[in-house]
Amino acid sequence: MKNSRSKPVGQSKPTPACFACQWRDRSQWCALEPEEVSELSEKKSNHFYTPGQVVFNQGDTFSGIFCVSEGTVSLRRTDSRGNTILVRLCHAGDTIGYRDFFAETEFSVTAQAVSPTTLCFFPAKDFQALLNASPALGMEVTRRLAQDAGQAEEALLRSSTLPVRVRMAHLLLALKERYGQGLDDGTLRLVLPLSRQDIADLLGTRPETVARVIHSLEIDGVTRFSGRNVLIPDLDLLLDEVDPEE
Amino acid sequence: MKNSRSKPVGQSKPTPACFACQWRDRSQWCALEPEEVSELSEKKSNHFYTPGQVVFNQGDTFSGIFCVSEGTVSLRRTDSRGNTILVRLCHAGDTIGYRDFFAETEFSVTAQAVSPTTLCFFPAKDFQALLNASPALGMEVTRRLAQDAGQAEEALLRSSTLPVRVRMAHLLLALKERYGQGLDDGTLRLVLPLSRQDIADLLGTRPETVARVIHSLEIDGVTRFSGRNVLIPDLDLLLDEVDPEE
DNA sequence: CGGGGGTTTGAGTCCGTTCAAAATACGTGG
DNA sequence: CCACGTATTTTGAACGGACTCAAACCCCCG
Repeated sequence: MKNSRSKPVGQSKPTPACFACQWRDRSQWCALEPEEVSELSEKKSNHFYTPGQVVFNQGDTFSGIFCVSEGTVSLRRTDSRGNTILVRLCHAGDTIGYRDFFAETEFSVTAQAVSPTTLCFFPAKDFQALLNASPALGMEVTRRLAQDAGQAEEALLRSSTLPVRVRMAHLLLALKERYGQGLDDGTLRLVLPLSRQDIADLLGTRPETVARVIHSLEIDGVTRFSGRNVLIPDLDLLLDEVDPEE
Repeated sequence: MKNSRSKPVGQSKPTPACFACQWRDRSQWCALEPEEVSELSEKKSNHFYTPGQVVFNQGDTFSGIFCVSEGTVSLRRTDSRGNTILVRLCHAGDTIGYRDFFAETEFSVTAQAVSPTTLCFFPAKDFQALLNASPALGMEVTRRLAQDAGQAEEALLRSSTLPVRVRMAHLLLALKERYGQGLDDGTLRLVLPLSRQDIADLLGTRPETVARVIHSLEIDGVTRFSGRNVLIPDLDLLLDEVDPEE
């Protein structure tokens, strides 16, 4: 699994400038001054990945950080027994790898494109330089790190106390933010970027159980699945799954 | 549960100087220059807590960070349904609360003394000032934050894939670092700082299950429990629980 | 039209939970 | 120091959610 490429895999692409990136003000780069943004732009490279393609593997030596420019990337963690969980989904605007940068470890997860994806790669040493130059960036990154840690704890709490069905409801509510769209008649529609196996990994369960839970949600009229399309006729029903009215 | 005391509860104590603290070089404060350490010393206050006493509650407004000077503190997180997990145990040298400082939230956990405990309290604004003055401190804190986040993910992976017995073995191995002592005949002895209920919370299970798991470990000769005393005749047996030889 | 992957369904099992009761440890006041 | 009441821990029996293994199904693509 060791790998010390200094350049990412994935097909290279022409490089649009960072200042034109529509996601910049949502990312940690919002802390940068204009001239620092062009510094960023110069040092990064763009790369394209097809669904399923691996960006880097858990255990690879750390090379730099990645920004999602387009698409979705999954972060998976595997233990010595081969158990695996899907730690997180990263969407346009998210940055991958700064945790490992600071922890000074190899990559602690495997990153894999879920949909056709474009990433910006920023080498570790250039990131370090930028960090030295901009305390504001450091602060911003630290803030995000702190939030991530908090979210990881929440996930732990959920997964160790809530049944799969409720966790599924949580997941749908989270995905709705990114992949949902309201329909005319008030029903909500979302197109999942995930396979059932992915969902199972994310919920800490098996595909069979996911299928059964979906079935049970259908029976109760909370959702209507067909493949990766989900219809949610009444959002309140889904919210009740998460927080049953007392 | 709201609470906006600016001073911690817990009986005040005379204040030993930070430069004399034997834990300083293990903590993030190792990044500070001598004159900054005395700054630290001036601004902090000491407080004593009896077992079970709450240092702060989840949801209290953030007031500052705490260093464990002596004893053990548990960090618990509770969800809206009243489920609770023990997120972490903090020992002498550990710092509590910097995650919430950066995430700019209220306290995200409840901190409670597990044994008789002395804490140093450092108000948020003074920490901020110190942080502004010392980039090295910022870097060090960020590093620890990144490591914490990684550990939270590992915990998640373990708790969602490994059976309680293996998680128990993990816990014992972790506690041995702090609470273990080798005996003449090579057996290892540890005195747990935890009740069965605490262990259950930490493993994400129930006290009854903990009792049964302990029983099963006894039967297999891996451990010998009597109350909070544990004897481990052969460490290898415990290691095999975690990583069964292939 | 015939694979082949992912998905669903089914049946049986196991681990951990729940509820309840018994046993043990613990602290307090006599 | 002992007796008592309370809290914690252990044990037991029954239940249940999720897992495993296996087969059927479906859909997409060649």
